[in-house]
Amino acid sequence: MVLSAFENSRRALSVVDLVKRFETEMNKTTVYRVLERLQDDGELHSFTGKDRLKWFAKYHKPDSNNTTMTHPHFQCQDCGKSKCIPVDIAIPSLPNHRIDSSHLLFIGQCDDCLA
Amino acid sequence: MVLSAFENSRRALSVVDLVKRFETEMNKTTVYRVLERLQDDGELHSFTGKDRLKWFAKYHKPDSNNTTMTHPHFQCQDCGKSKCIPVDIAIPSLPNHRIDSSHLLFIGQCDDCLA
DNA sequence: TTGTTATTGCATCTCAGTTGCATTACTTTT
DNA sequence: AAAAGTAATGCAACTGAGATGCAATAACAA
Ligand SMILES: [Mn+2]
Ligand SMILES: [Mn+2]
Ligand SMILES: [Zn+2]
Ligand SMILES: [Zn+2]
Repeated sequence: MVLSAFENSRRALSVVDLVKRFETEMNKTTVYRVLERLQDDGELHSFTGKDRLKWFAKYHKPDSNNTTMTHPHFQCQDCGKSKCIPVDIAIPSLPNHRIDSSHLLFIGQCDDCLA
Repeated sequence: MVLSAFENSRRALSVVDLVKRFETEMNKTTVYRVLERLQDDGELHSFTGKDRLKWFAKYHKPDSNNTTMTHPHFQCQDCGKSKCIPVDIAIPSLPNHRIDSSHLLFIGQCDDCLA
C-alpha cells in the first residue's frame, strides 16, 4: 500500500508527504516503520533532501554498467520534488582515505518547472 | 571567537559541537546567529553531514582552476569528523534540467581512523 | 547626551523523527 | 479449535536540532 505510492517511477517521496497522504489509513509511526522495513527488504532506498528531510524511492538494482548503485538525486528548488538520477558519478580517490559511499544531491530546476 | 575555532584548516565543525564548546561563553541561539552571519559574510560555508546535522567550515575562495567552488565534503563513519575536499567533481548534465548547485558528501574512513 | 542600530540572552516554539508499551492481527504448534 | 508465539499497528510521549519573538544590552553616530 505504501509501496504502491511509488508507482515504479524514479520519483521520490518525502516521508513527510507520505505521512500526510496516509494519515487517514495509518499512523505516522507505522509509516516510518513500513518505510524502514521496505528499505531493509531492498524495495526502497532513502536519501536526504536539501532541507534535511528524509526521502524514499524505489530501489532499482544496478544495471550491467554498474550504473545507479550509488546514484545521485535531484531536487527542484522550485517545486521541491526530487527523484533518482541513474547516472554514474566518478568518485575521487583521496590519499589515506577510504570512501565507502556517497550522498550526491543536485539542486536546480526540474523539467516541469523549466517548461 | 567562534571563527577562530576553525583555525584556517579544512576541518569542519558541527553546530552541535560548537554550541557545546561555547556553552559557557555564549548562548546557543547566539552561536547559530554568529555562524549564519559569518556565512553571509563569506567567512564560512555550511553543509549537511550524514546524520543530517549542520556543519560549518572556513570558506576558501576558488583557486584559478575553478576548483572548490562547490566542493565535496568527507565524513568519517568512525570518528564522525568531516572536512572539505578541495576537488572538482564533474556535474552531469540532465536533459531538460538546470543544475544550480550540488551537495556532495563522501562517507568512509578518514586518515586518522585508517592508521 | 540622546537617539539609532546591531548583538546577545532567554524562553518558548516547531516539527521531523524516535521510543516504549499496550493492543491487535497473523502464524505456528499442540 | 485452542493455545502459544511472533509480527504489525496505534497511541502517547519523548528527543533534539534548529527557529522565533521579545526584551535587555552593547556599539555606534549625531
Ligand atoms: Mn535513488
Ligand atoms: Mn567545504
Ligand atoms: Zn520543479
Ligand atoms: Zn575518522
